Amino acid sequence: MKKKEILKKSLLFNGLPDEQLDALCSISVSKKYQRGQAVFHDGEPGNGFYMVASGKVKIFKLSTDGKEQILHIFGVGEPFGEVPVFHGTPFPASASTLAASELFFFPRLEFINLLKANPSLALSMLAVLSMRLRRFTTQVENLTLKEVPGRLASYLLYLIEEQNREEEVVLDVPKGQLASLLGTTPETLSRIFAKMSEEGLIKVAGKTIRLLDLERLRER
Amino acid sequence: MKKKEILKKSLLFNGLPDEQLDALCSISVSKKYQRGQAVFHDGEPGNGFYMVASGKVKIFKLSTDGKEQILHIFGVGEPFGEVPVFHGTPFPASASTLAASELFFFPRLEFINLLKANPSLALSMLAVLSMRLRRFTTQVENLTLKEVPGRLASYLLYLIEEQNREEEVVLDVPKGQLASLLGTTPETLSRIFAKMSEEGLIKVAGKTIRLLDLERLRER
DNA sequence: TTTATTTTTTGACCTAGATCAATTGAAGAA
DNA sequence: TTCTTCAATTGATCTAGGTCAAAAAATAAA
Repeated sequence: MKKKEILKKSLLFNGLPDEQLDALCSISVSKKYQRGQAVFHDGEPGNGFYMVASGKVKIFKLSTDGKEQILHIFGVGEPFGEVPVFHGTPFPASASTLAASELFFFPRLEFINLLKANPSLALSMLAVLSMRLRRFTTQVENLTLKEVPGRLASYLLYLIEEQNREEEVVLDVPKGQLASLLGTTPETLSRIFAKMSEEGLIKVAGKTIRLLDLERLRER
Repeated sequence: MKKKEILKKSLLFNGLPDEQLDALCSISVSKKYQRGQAVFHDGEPGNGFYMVASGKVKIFKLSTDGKEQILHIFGVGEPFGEVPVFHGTPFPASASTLAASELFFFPRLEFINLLKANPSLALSMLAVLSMRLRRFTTQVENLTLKEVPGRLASYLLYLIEEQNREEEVVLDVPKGQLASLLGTTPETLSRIFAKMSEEGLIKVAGKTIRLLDLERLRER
């Protein structure tokens, strides 16, 4: 697909006038990444942000003893890595691809110039960051106020929404990564999948999960 | 202190030209709150954001069974409650005062008009939201990759930085609230204070805490 | 000061879930 | 197909920290 098409479809740039899209096209650079490749590292300075053109990217924190917490997984059309652009500080987390991916890179200065000239672009960016804040809010809520089964339940319900499905979702990450996203271990997650299956809440078949009882999932 | 002075000192509005400060003054409204009063509730629609003029405000989530997780505590000059302004969705969390407070309220439409006319204001707001994202990042990191003693240690180190002290900090919240901020219970927090004292890491005297061994605190 | 109310601390106990270790299963390479 | 390798499951055990209950401090009110 053409670059302009992708930008146009993204939540961030959707609705912008044609000439602004062209400007965005011309300042951004496409980069290709293999599966599992690092995009940037926690603590590195950043001089621009990225948008997923194809593939999937995880943003994560590593503890000193090597444990990983995934903060978010970004798919096509989603921008990431903006913090250094607007706040000037280094990347607060690391990013690497979960699949072979193409990313668009928007250099800081050029983008800020566009922003200055186009208030509506600034407002879109504010909207994107606000949505991000909201997500963090619910992530903290899930991590601290719910136990693991509840977190899994909300993730499955989130997927069903995101994938516009009625009762079946397809995991977008290997189960090990899902554990890291939910703040638990693969072992625990596996047990919980088993228990929820026994209880008739879900039916697991590889990466496909059928949600049998939305009602009870919701009250987790 | 005069309103304009407070706005001028805030990180968000600091550095703006005089006439913009005047405009901000004229669109914002001052509201007074008693200690413990609710400012807004999780899920409510919002038609503007706030800035602390005096006092202190906590942003928090409540679980269905009444447990509280504090997301952040805002002091003088800090804006909060912006998500609905830029993303249009309801407040993602609740806010109430931790002390008698005065808040400035900035109505959505008027503020957005100012933004549109002043790119630098938009950039400041982007910087503020980016900083907020960074904070959430470290909060998730602390909650999931560190255990409670480690979280307390980073909070104390954060305070010593914030308060520009060498070795003594003053807790800005009652201990019960601190527990909720660190994602634990008052009982556990109390035990950890005791243990860290025994170990010679800190010396607790009411709300004043002397950090005896920054080195070892850091490696928690 | 004395009393009442809230906050903090301490003790005893319990559970969610992490860790360690071993097995099974699945997916890609030869 | 058969190896090889990595991911997922299952079992057994351990522990951080939550819960419940009571005592002790600290604050506020009278």
